[in-house]
Amino acid sequence: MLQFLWRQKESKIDGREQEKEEEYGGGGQGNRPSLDGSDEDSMPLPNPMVGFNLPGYSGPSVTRMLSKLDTGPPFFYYENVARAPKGEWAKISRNMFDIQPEFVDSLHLCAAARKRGYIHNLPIENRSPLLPLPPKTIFEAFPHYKKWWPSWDTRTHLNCLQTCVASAKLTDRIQRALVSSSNPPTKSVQKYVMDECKKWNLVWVGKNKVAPLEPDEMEYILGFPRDHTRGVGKTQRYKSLGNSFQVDTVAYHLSVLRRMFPNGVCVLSLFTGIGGGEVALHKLGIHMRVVVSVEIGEASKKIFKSWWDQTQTGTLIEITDVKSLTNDRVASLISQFGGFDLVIGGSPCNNLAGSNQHHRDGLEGKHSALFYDYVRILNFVKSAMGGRRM
DNA sequence: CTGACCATGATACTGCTT
DNA sequence: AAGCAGTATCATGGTCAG
Repeated sequence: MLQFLWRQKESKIDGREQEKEEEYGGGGQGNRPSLDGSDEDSMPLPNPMVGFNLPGYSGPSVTRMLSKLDTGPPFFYYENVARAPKGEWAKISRNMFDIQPEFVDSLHLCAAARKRGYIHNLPIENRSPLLPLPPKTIFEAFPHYKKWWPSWDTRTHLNCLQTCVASAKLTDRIQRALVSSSNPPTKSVQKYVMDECKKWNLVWVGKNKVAPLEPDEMEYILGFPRDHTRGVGKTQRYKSLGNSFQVDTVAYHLSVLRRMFPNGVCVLSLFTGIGGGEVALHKLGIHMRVVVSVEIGEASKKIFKSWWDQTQTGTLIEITDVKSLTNDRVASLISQFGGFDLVIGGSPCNNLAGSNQHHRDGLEGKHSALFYDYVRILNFVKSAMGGRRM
């Protein structure tokens, strides 16, 4: 069985020294519950949520060893929301060779929070970030908002960019509350306004006037090229951006591929969305010889195809439904292209995400259960490529 | 207790065709 | 005017971790 052990050496985070030593899964069985069995499947989220390491800090803060069985080919990179219901990440990990997820909050790399878990078998040494580094605070990203930003709004980072934005009625209510209040507003008005601003990620765009981010501002924060999602309806833009990767974060993890694949990569991209992974590879200067992209959303497909045609020269194969990517079809793609170097994607989070009030039924939920297709396909690719070496 | 969160479903609206 | 389809807008709260 695979073991793995990673150790947090002393690392400098936010200027202060941390000394921690942690062991996960020592003893050869991944994540065991505690001995009395009461603590089933607990997988605590790290605080601060900095993953195995971050750009700008010297040396890896964590070393890990993967079993030979779990190293590529292919490399794979899986993503989902960090704050899934209890036990779900343990379940995900069990289905992915018991590899420990790397939990990262993208607020350490950009101006908005994005707490995500990544399970991958990439090396974690010698990563390099995309340059230039993205703006790290709200004011660095949007200096012009300083003008209207009240001193009692102490936010430096936005919360997670989601798929829905605040209504005009809500921002009106906030404006009315502020206009009819003293200056500065009373504590209770301040609290009301701040609660809504944090909940809806509002920014100050005028006197007493807050508004949600525009889609192009989200593109900017998330590391996409300007107008990447332009050409579909505004709601669709919000939706697809809310569902996407933070490009700099993913690129940092994928950066180790550059030296390993100087002639480019052949990618199997599951749940491609608007192509966050591909944009990351492109920005890293990693040529994509082939991308087999699986994506069901019409708007996302349109956005991704348009970006591909503008920027790429490799082969793009588009598949709509992951269910139609049968093992036979994967086998034929593998023989056609000589195997995949990277399998990448984040499966639907709908039934895991905290913001889903209605159907947060975990991995077995209607949409999130597609995770098991990711597992099926990954396992098939692994076995079909077994024995192959780069 | 506080506060964050890759959302969903009902309804209103818009543009278009008969 | 009525029907249709696609899109936009709005209100809605529970689970989780700290």
